[in-house]
Amino acid sequence: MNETLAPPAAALAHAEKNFRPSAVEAALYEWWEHSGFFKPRDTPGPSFMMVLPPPNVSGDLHLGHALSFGGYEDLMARWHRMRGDATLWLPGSDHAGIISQIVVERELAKESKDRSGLTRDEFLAEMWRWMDHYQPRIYGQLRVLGCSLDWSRTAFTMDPDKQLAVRTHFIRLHRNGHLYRADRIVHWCLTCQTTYSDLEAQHVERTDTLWFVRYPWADPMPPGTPDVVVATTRPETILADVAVAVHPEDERWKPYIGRELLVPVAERRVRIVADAAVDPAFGTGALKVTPGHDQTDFDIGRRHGLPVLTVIDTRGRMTAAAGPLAGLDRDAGRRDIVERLRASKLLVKEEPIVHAVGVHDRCETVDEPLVMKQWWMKMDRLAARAVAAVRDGRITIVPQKFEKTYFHWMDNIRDWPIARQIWWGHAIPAWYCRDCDGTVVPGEDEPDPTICPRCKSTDLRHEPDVLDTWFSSALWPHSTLGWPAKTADLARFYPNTVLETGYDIVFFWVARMIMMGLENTGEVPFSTVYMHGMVRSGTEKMSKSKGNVIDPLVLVAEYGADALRFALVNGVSAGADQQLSEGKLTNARNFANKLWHVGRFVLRAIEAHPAALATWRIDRRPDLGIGDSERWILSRTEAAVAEASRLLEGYLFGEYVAMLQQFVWGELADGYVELAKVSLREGGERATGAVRTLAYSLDRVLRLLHPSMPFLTETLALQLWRDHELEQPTPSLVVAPWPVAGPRDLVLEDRFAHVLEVVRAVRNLRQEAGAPPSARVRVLLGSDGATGLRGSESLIGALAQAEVTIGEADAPPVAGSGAGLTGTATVVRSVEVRIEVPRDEAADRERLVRELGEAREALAHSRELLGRAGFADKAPPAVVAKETARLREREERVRLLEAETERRRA
RNA sequence: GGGCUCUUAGCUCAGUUGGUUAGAGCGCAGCGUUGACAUCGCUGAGGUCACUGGUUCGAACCCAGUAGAGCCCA
Repeated sequence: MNETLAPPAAALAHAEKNFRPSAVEAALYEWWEHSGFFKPRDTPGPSFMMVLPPPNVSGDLHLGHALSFGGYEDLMARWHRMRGDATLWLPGSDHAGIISQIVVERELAKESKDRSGLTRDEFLAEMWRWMDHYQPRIYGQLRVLGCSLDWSRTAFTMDPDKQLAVRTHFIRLHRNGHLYRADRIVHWCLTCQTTYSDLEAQHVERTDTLWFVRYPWADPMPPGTPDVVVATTRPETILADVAVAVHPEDERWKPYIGRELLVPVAERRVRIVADAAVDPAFGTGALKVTPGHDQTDFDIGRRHGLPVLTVIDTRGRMTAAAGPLAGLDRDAGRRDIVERLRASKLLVKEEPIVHAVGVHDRCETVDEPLVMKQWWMKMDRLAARAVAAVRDGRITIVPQKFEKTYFHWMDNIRDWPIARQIWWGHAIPAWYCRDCDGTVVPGEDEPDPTICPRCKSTDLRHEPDVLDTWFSSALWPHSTLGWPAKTADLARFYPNTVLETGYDIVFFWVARMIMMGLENTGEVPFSTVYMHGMVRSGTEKMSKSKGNVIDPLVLVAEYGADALRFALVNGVSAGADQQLSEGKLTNARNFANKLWHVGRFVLRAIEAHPAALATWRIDRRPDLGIGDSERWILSRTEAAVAEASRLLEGYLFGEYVAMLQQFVWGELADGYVELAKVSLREGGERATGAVRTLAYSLDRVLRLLHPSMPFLTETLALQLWRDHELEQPTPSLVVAPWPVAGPRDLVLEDRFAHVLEVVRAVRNLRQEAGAPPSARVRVLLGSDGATGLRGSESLIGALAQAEVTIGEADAPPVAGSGAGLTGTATVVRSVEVRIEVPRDEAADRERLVRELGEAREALAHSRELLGRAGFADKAPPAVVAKETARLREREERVRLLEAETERRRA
């Protein structure tokens, strides 16, 4: 930490009437970063480690990133740092194979370049050139959001050491029998020219045509034999049919299992097979089996030992095996075969069908399932261990409901195709011998092989495919710390503490990190997973293709980073989707400004009473020489400290933020600041106490809010602390100690709540009577309950602009106050509040009758509850005592209201 | 088809161990600007917590079912 750096003058000098984020944000961030505040402290003790979910290097940050990084992760990082944990929040970015390659190819097209015109090495050089362009942009955006990342440890998934990690990981997985290479059906993207996994396949509803095609019997059949009619949406694949399947229990077809049919157009004999995967209710209950072009059919084919025929190639053209259709593209092939079927009278009927079609989530091209030799990861053993880690509590998922999603997917997990037929990505450490057809995977410390260990041939071919991006990001919690090397960081920060991310990548990323973390290190990668919801625009998820994305940087410019961060988290519960509205952002900005004005008030109070802090330290809680108002806000401040810590520990970030807004605005600003004005006016010891209380409360609040609103709080803290010493000196709020809750005075808090209720009642009565706000009125508080308010008369008076007297119990309050001067009254708890204003008899009576009605209803409620059989026996004593006290108060309130009403009648 | 979740004020949403007269922001109504603040203050109106039944002394909260909405996986 370099403590010689002075805080930025821009923040110290910022004194505008309204807080202007753009005046301080950049300067503060630069100061924080260059002072080394974001690096983990070296002192021993608990650590907090979290990786930044690496954003795709080829795209700008969107609002979801702002929520994730600026909303939750920085909040956690800053809070833990202030708590004194050695905090490491590790930044990085993801090479994002397919999507980056698409983006860069698009950029190259602008320069009239084309991947096919470049060698692989030349193209990769272009990719790196673009990475150098995109990366700083992303990292700059993270700084704008205020993210307190340790930039000295920045990681990129394609860094040389990450490539070593991936290679080592592959080799070990292979050695341990988790990898295999086999012909399997895969999702193939005709646009991207690569395979993709089930997770990258999205299903979209579409209206297509369902064709019903008759498959003639291959042999003469007895009269009465039904026609076999097959329903299909892909007639062009008929040419690759190798069987027709029926459900084994389907009575219609049971007698014909094993008989043979002729595939239309191809004229090939195929057998009827029985398979439970067939849905007897779909179409006629007879399914064409095309293992070369359909996942379900592929599985059926394997169960029955059927061959695989392929009639469509990787470019979507009909192959030579398609006979008369060869050379057509798949759509033309479809039209062509439909015509042929129609001509040969085998097309029975066609009807529209709405069904789900698989598309590639990166480009929305319709899936073309193909059979290819691929590298696969066996998931069963890996998944079982990952499930156990959550079941036995080594990993906690917040909110817990996502455990179910996780278990459900893990229990039904399928093998993962890990290779992608693109150029940008991690090389697969596998070689194939052209002579003996063997596969060579070197040992983890061995160089790339040059000789086939089996036949000694030197004619080896390196696997041209690269690994799926998620294969490398699955290693992120340990690869960023140096694994497979045994580094000090790995020892200190692994397992990570928290993994924060959106629930939409629980399978893509979280589940795989858990599996791979356990596999590579024997330990879970992190102990807690916190999942946030999606930021939606209306009910829709924001996406570039829908054109409804909002640029967070535009919002930062408009509202400030603090307000954006605050708005994104305020009142949102874990895992819940939200709509970010302009209203929420405005509210957050207004709140920031509110705190700014409280800060200004405190700073001016300090200026006006320089002696108050001359021998005092701001972060020391005042105790002697202070009034009840001060004791009250101090007690409430301690409550906020305790509550903030509790909520943060429980990952209740939305409530934490909302609670502080309530406290700062509702109690500190609207409550105590008004009370402090009274104390300050009194001068002397009271004023000194008020200044110290203001300073202390502000100091606490700035610390509590710093995790969510770093720029504003730091600006105020620098100004508050300037020229003053702290008990625990700190150069910045970033590394200032998190407050520890002090003692509270609950009796006083309750009395103050009562005082504020009376104030509200007086204000209400005044307003109802039409008394001008500037006019002082006389107020009389009567009945037994009012004795508890003795000593607070001047306080109530100051807040309600009134002369307050506490009267004798049950004395007719306005008697003797002068001819014509009667009052208007109400009852708060068990205190009669009477205000001396020209009254409106009718309105008064109407209100009293209404209040009496409400009071009687509440009383009846209490009586019913306490009179209920079993309540006194079974409810906890504390609840019974509370209800009893409430009953007393309600009885008294009804009595007083009745008396007042009676008086009016007279 | 399988699984998960939601339904609370006009709108957007909180409400973690079941215990007041169910809260917030925005919006709405009325009043109010020379001293922290109009990016504001004060006051108020507004909800049978989707519906039905059950458990319980007590249910927005737990259980079952119904209706509607959504998400994920196939």
